[in-house]
Amino acid sequence: MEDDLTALQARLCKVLAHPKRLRIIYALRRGERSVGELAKELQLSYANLSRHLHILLEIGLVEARHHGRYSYYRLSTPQIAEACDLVRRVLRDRLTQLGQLAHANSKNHK
Amino acid sequence: MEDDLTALQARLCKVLAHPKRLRIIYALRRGERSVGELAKELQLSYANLSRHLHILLEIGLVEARHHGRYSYYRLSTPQIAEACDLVRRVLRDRLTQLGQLAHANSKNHK
DNA sequence: AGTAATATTTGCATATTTTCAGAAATCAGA
DNA sequence: TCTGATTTCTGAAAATATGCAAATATTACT
Repeated sequence: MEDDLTALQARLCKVLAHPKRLRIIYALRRGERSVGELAKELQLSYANLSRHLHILLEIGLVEARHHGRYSYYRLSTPQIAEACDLVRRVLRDRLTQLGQLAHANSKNHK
Repeated sequence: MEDDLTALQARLCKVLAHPKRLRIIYALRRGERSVGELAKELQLSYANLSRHLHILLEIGLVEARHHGRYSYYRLSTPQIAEACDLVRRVLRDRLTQLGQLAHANSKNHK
């Protein structure tokens, strides 16, 4: 039971473990988009983007709405994006720390 | 620059995207452990566990301390574990909702 | 209606990555 | 040197990512 949850969590992380999909998520955060709009915004081919959207859809991270020949996608679980932000903040801090270290070192070595 | 961050975030998610590694993280959350202790606790082979610990080490999620012939590992970034919890909570909620739906359906169909 | 044009998805082939088991290599201590 | 703890290597199976072409689906045009 608890193991199922862990397996599911791992699957979700795997879905998040791709730069393009992360960019898709962050883009959708600013509102619903059609595939074409996303393709232009993120500079991805339709085929590739469509595949990634399907993967996000499968795990339930996004939802789709079809209207005419357009498909619109939106985030279904904003909380996951918040978790992403948490991670992102940690990484950003870590990077700036490293940057400051490098800066300090370059001063010492000059 | 922002893209580097996204790439890094994806790499981190990839590291988290494995049930065994998640279980390792949750175990270490309860305190530092030697490889042997972890192996017993999580029922993993030394070789496999060592590999996963190395992966976690590489990305900086855990830190190691060597004493005699033992290696002790501990979480280096508790905040990441918190992000994991956030995700986990969302999934747990989703699962119980599905469970209740299934339950309601079975009532309707009987 | 029939045809062209547009938006999106899917099939196929290929290259790359990940996981894991078992064997071998290290390394520290008795 | 012998033993126990841990790590690394090797090779094979499975999963992923992606480009291109083809298939769908829906609207627009004549």
